[in-house]
Amino acid sequence: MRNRNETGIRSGHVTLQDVADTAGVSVSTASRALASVRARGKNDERVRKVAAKLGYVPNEAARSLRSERTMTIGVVFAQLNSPLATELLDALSAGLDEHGYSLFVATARGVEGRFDQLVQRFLERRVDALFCVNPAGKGAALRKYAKAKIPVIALFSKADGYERLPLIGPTIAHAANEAMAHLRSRGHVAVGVLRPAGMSRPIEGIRDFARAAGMKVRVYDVADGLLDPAGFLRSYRADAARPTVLIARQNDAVRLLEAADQLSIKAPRDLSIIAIRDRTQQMPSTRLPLSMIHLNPANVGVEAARTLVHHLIGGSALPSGDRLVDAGSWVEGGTIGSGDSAAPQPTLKVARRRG
Amino acid sequence: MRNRNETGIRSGHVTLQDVADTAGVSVSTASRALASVRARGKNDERVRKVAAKLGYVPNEAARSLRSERTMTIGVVFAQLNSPLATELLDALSAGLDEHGYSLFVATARGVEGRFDQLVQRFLERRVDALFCVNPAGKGAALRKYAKAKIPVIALFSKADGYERLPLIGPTIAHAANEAMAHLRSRGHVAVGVLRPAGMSRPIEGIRDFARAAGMKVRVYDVADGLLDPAGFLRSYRADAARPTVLIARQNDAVRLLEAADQLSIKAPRDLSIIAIRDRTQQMPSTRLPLSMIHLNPANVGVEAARTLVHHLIGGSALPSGDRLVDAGSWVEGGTIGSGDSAAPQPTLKVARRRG
DNA sequence: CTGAAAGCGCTTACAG
DNA sequence: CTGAAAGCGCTTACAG
Repeated sequence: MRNRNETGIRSGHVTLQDVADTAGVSVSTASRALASVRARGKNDERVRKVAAKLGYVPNEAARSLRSERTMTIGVVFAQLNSPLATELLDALSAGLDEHGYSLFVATARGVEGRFDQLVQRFLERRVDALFCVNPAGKGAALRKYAKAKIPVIALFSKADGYERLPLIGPTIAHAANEAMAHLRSRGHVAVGVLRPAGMSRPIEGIRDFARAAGMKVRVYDVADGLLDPAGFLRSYRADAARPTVLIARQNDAVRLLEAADQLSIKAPRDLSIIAIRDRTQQMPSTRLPLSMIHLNPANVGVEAARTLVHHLIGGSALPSGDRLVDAGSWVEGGTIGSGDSAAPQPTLKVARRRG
Repeated sequence: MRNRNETGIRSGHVTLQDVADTAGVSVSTASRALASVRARGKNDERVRKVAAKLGYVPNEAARSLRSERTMTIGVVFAQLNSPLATELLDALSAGLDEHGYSLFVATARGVEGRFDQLVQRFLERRVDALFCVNPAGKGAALRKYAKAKIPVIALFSKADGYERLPLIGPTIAHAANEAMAHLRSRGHVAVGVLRPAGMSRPIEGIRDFARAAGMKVRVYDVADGLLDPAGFLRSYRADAARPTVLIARQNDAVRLLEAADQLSIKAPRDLSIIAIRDRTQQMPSTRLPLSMIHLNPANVGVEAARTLVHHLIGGSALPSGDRLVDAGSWVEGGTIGSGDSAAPQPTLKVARRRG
């Protein structure tokens, strides 16, 4: 037991008991006085004044032990240190704060098995719900969440043992359609998509959007996720049937642009490029502003917060399958030229002979 | 009371009582069996097996209610949505996770009075310690933290009612010295520092580092934090006694570079520029890679985590004053020319006459 | 409206 | 080593 000082208040925190004693009522009455939205009896008013004067701060841990809800939500990231992760967290945090929830945040930092551990740890914290951002691992603890009826939602993407979670993820459908419309208006009819190994979203999606927009699509697999831009451009140039536009994640797009410069391939005259700001890339600098499909995950955070709050407070059902939220925007930079003029460039004609 | 299913286990979580009952011991024994590092008696072994089989997950809230420590740490950000904030959080999170602490994260998002509110809220969560990142506001709740002996540490910077907190912040001393050495080796003897209103760190610091390195320093105040780059460059050019190098936060440096281009001032021939990656800027693109003092806040996070853990576990005293952690690196881009040749440029001579 | 009491799930002196 | 009991700070039926 802690020491009491001369006023009879324990040295650390003021408790409800202290407030009740000072106000001359029972703890039950004190509890109710503080809980009710507006004071009813005169006792209520007095209790509140005493609480304020003593600097009473309710103990959430004690409250939640009794009420079986902690007003706490866990967010586990596979990687936290990226702009996309931050923007998501920011939006999520704002949406949940508003309703009195506090966020536990943890990051696996790419360490094997760490994600699973953190999910388990948040179970011990008795979070009211859990968000898993790009989850991967065994997902063994998910059974316990299900058993305790604690909702778990995957964000962005999911893998391995987390595959069966409901997902709220980003889609760039709208922006992709804008981009395709723009390409068509410039006379392009075919695009090439550089797909790094293991990267399905959003690069994978762009292929389908392009096809749906009536474009011919050629997919180039980037082995091990590592692009050799000069090598790629050489064989690209040698290909008579090459598409006039290349779509690549931002990182690769930048390197293509640099390599093109070295090879005297002029963008956007000889080659048009669209970058996709995907989930892990910082913004590198280029001489020519990139035309870009910009992935902005804030919408995902907003939607995730709203969905969860509706479920937790309103009792609405959680989405059972995957839900895709519009999170793209089309930014015209300067790397898209005319599709008609791209083919007959002299530089490229030389290549055609060789191919 | 919740329903019990056929095995006698409550439907939600398995409790210690459940484990004890199944193992045929008292809760006290069960508690001790699970708490001790290695099993001693044979009872201990059995309890552990039962706990594992039932999927027992200890309730941290209940534990902390008894033990008066929550193994929880609060982090309140003035702004979370910036690369610097993320890098800090990432490092902080890693350093504290390791010791079993979970992080509550919240952000004020620049809303008036919000920071104070969040600090108060974490008091209700009974965090074992609190980090305030760039705190500003009344800081009224700090008295309660002090009374409850909960350590509070400011990170990066502090203001207003948070002024008296101990601070762990970044210093770019090392990088600044490297930069100055480089400037001197290129023949520069004077630098100009563009100081936005209200921005003290790290721009303010650079002035002192430059002076300490024997440079002549000229400070330009940027009114309202908004730079008119073309206007600035015109009067700069007209000044016969102008320094040959300008140091500005990254954002301003980029705009200076663009404006210089318009005015036919060639960098680095006519003007050398150093950018400082300060706390709020994203990385914009420029044609010429910026020479830069890069602020990397991860070290601050690592140091903050270490300091706090030493205090919480080791019992060491918290730093009473401010502690500055080396967090800069010098990156030579391409915007520094020769100091000797900069002065006699024809373009600038014309300006000199007018000045 | 009020108070006494039970209980949330744990830990920890206290006896045996 | 073990168990019964008290207690952490709350909330919430239950009587009055």
